Amino acid sequence: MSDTTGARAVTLGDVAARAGVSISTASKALNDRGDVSAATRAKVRAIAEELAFTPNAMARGLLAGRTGTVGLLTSDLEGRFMLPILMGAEDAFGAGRINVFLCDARGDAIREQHHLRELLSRRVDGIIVVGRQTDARPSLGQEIPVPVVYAYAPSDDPRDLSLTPDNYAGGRLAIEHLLACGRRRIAHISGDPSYAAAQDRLAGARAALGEAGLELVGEPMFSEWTEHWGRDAAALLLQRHPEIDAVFCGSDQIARGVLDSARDLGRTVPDDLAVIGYDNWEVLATNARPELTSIDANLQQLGRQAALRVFDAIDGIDIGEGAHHLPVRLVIRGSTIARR
Amino acid sequence: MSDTTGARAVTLGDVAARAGVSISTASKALNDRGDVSAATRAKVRAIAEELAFTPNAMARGLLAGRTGTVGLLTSDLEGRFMLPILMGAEDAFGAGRINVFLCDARGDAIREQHHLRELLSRRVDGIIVVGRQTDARPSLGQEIPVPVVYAYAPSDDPRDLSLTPDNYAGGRLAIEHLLACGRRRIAHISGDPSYAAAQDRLAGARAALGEAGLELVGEPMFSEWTEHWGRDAAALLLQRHPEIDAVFCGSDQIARGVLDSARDLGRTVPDDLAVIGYDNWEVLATNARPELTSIDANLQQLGRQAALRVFDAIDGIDIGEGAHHLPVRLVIRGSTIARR
DNA sequence: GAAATCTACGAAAACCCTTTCGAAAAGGTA
DNA sequence: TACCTTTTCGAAAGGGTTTTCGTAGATTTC
Repeated sequence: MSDTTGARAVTLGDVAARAGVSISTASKALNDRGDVSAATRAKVRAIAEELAFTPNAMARGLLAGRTGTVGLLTSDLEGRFMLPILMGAEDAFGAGRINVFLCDARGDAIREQHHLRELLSRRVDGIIVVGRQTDARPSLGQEIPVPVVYAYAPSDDPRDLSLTPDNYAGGRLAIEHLLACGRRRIAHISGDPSYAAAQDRLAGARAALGEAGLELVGEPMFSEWTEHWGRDAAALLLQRHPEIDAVFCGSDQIARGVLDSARDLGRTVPDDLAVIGYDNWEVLATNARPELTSIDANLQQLGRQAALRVFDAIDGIDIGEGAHHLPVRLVIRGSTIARR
Repeated sequence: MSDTTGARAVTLGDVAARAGVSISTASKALNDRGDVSAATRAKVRAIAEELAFTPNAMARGLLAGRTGTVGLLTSDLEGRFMLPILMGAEDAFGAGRINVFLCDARGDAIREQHHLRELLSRRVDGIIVVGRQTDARPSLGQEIPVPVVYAYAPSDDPRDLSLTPDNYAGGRLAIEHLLACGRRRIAHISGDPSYAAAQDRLAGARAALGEAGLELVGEPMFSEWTEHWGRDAAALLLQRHPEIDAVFCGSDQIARGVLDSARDLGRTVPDDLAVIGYDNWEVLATNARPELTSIDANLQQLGRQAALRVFDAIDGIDIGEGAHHLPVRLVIRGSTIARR
């Protein structure tokens, strides 16, 4: 550990004294403000450098009324979706010289309230609330004195601004790709049907099929977002409906399970059976045999967008309201198109 | 979005004025300090509640000389290891009413310096530096005016305090478990040999084997930490050394690949071949066929410990120095012991 | 030489809170 | 009534910075 215990941090006053000028002159010299002679400026600069002076952001924020900080309030750090969103947001904020307070409510409403109070107490300039599912979540309310943007999980209050991936479009995209690959007998295996994500993707898929005058083969199969379920479901599906030529999976994990079962049952992918996943979880998708075509929700971009909205709001720009559905992206790999 | 634009945050002065008392009295009433009559206290409390007053943490910190914040400086948010460490640290700090600044250097030393300056400017009370590998990383230096703890990646300066998982013990643990399962002909497939983690685990494994009078079968195989490599390596290995009865894998991803190839080649796990992974990445381990025995580095615990050390240092307790190797844990699943 | 114009700097207020210390008011005792 | 004790409250300082405004000195202009 590094510690200069008891060593009070060096203040602007220290610099000024050492340079033989007043505090205000020192401040102006360091901030290129007001009238300071070049000689004085250089001298102050040199001393500040020598003493490793860093201005106290708190004192600064106290005056400015702005802290240059934002709160990132996550409902649950665990899980695959938080990290990219976090990265996108942190990246965008970092570029704007804003620091991020990370708060994890761990799925607990009480803890969320607690963290919210702390963030407000720290006078953050804005807040991003990141939920763990795309289902609507309770709004923090309209009484919050700073701008709030909801990411991934939209707020249930339409007056809030929410950014969430467009699962409906993702479902469409997946099916349209399978159709473009010449598939006509498509089944759907997904996860927990209580997730809005599951329902939205299914709805998008059905819409795309309907436009082509088709329907899903069999009923969509719901259970868990796991590889195990993907395996079990695929085994069942291929037994009941051996005629299918494609499976649209609700997640890459499920798709991995489907690939596994298909191989066990002697089906070759993609020739005999095309498989498309969802989430584009690279570790899973690129290590599958064959590599897995998937839908990418552009989560890092989503986090970035949320940050930019907060920026705008801080600058007094009206950022609008309502739930915005951000575009998703098809990533084509070998599980739907034979490798050249 | 929620925004009361232009609405200045309510200050203690506002509360005091509304309650008809002085600022100092209001402060004392809210903080249970000094002598305030019960009636006054109740009145101030009520008004504060009504106005949704939250004390300005900056102004408070300015006085106290402590901000109640720490910096979490990660070298790279991506990857599987950051999140649990983050969670552990955030959790421990949250319990201590400390807020966390999250900074992601994205593997860039310049950006790291930049973030470090910002953290110091914000007068954080301490810093945790989280690296992405267990290889030693450059120290931030001894000149930093707040305590620093290095997590996962140890500092290259022995005067710093570093907490890192005990990969050597992990290697031992894996082999000892395989030996306890009656295996004697054990091979090793790992990832990038330039990683200290790979070398340390191997060294631990060899030590445990040596104590049993055994050696690895064949040379340890190094390449990438991927499922693909696990598959390729296993195929090669089982062809060259069909006599092996166990494989110690450097990661769960590799182990998944090994399981895959073993199945393809008609080997049954665990009867015919035991497989043990590393990292205990639950999503991979519990969805494997059979489920994967693995070594868990207790990363959440590591993050937690790092936070506790920072706490101690803030409280003026000497937290010591040097690299501390934290214990790892064996998680037994079906890939080494047949299910009952 | 006096007045006007610049230039460079410093004093002080403001930001919001906590804490110390002194003062006033209320109550009790001789 | 005079004095003492206890209780309750407020004034003010302090923390580090930015910013406004005033002033002293230097320089120019007539």
